[in-house]
Amino acid sequence: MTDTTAIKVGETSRRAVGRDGVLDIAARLFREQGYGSVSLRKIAEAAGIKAGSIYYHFGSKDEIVAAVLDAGIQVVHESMREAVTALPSDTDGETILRTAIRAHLRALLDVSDYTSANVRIFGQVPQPVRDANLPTRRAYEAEWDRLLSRLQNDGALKHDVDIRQLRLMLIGTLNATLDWFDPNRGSADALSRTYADVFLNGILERQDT
Amino acid sequence: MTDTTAIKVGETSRRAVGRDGVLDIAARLFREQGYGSVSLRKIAEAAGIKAGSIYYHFGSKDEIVAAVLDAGIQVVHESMREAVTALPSDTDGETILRTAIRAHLRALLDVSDYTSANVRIFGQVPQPVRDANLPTRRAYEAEWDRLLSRLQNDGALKHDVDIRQLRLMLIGTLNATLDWFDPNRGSADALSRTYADVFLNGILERQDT
DNA sequence: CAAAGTACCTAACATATGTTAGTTAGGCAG
DNA sequence: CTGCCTAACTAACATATGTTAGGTACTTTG
Repeated sequence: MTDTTAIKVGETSRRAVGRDGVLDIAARLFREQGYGSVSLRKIAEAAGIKAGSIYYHFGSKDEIVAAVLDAGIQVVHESMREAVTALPSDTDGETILRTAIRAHLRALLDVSDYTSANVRIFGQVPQPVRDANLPTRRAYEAEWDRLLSRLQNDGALKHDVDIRQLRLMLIGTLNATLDWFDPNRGSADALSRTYADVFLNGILERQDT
Repeated sequence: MTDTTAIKVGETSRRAVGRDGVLDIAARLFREQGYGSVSLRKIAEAAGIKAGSIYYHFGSKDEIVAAVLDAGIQVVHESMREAVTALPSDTDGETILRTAIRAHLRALLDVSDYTSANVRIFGQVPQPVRDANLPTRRAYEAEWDRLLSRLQNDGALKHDVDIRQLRLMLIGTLNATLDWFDPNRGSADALSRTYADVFLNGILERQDT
């Protein structure tokens, strides 16, 4: 539980939102409206506090954004790693890749405002903030590269595909979903199956059927 | 040629940039820095004029952005349509799709600041501006849907792939390239080949080889 | 050559924004 | 009860930004 101490002001009793509360709201607003449209006053209003109060928890707006960005990658990174680790050790390559794709898409579309906010606003934040997020990103990318390389060495993937290129294409495709996905029209799981089908087998009609 | 009338101010003679010149520079800045970071004063400075002068050509900042967005789609739309139309009438489905992919990627990465600016900033602009760009977008999307449907009806593509879904996935994948592509590390054409290979045949090692 | 038009400039205004300084109030350890 | 910590609040400042009004200079047209 977050340590939310109750505070009485005047007659009504307010609940302290605290650092985590502010961060949650910031992540949601960033995901919904992008970086530039979300001012500290908007975040404060949504959190039920005043703009200046944010500076009790954070040193600057950039610090908030940086925290959101880092958390966003960490969530999807752990989701993906745990989903793959939880598989039986004799799982075939195709299933492993499908599992990783599904985990990434779930974090992005279902689970985390932080992950979706990261994907949405990374290209909009000032460069110092972007740079600060890079190490965390690289760690997640390395996780994918290890996974894909393992599958390729095991003979599951074609040997002539470039791992880095494939990873960029994969994550790029998954993340692009955020621009159009409507939870009322489909589920992350169904979509991840479609994606995996295309990536694994292609869309070309085969002669050998 | 653009109708650039020469203007003498003081001793040095300046070249009038005009509406098109301002638009070109705006597109480039939007592509490089995103929507929020590009002020009218930045555009003006890059164009060699003063901020207020922009209002001789445009009624508002939104009008500039809207013009950039529309032009961006129109360029890639015409590129793609013409590239496909230029093919011999007996061209096979695979080649047609490869051609369309290459045309889109060229417009995005090589040719047009307008197209890349559109992809980059569409998610950042105020909603009225986004809405104004929607008809142009829908026309381009319809072009893709027609193309893909034709290929599917001709038996080139699997019958169980949803055209809308495939189009979203395809364009999403291509556009995501903008986030990481480095022209010094690869060409749009080479990349379009890689993309097409994956989309057409998948990455799974086949048993029948 | 005068008039009209084009493409700019200067200066200012209102607003929004990130940020800071100083203040207030409840909870709790001594 | 006192004093400290936490978590807020109020008010203000400097800056950046979109925008407007009125003026200037060069070009083209009648």
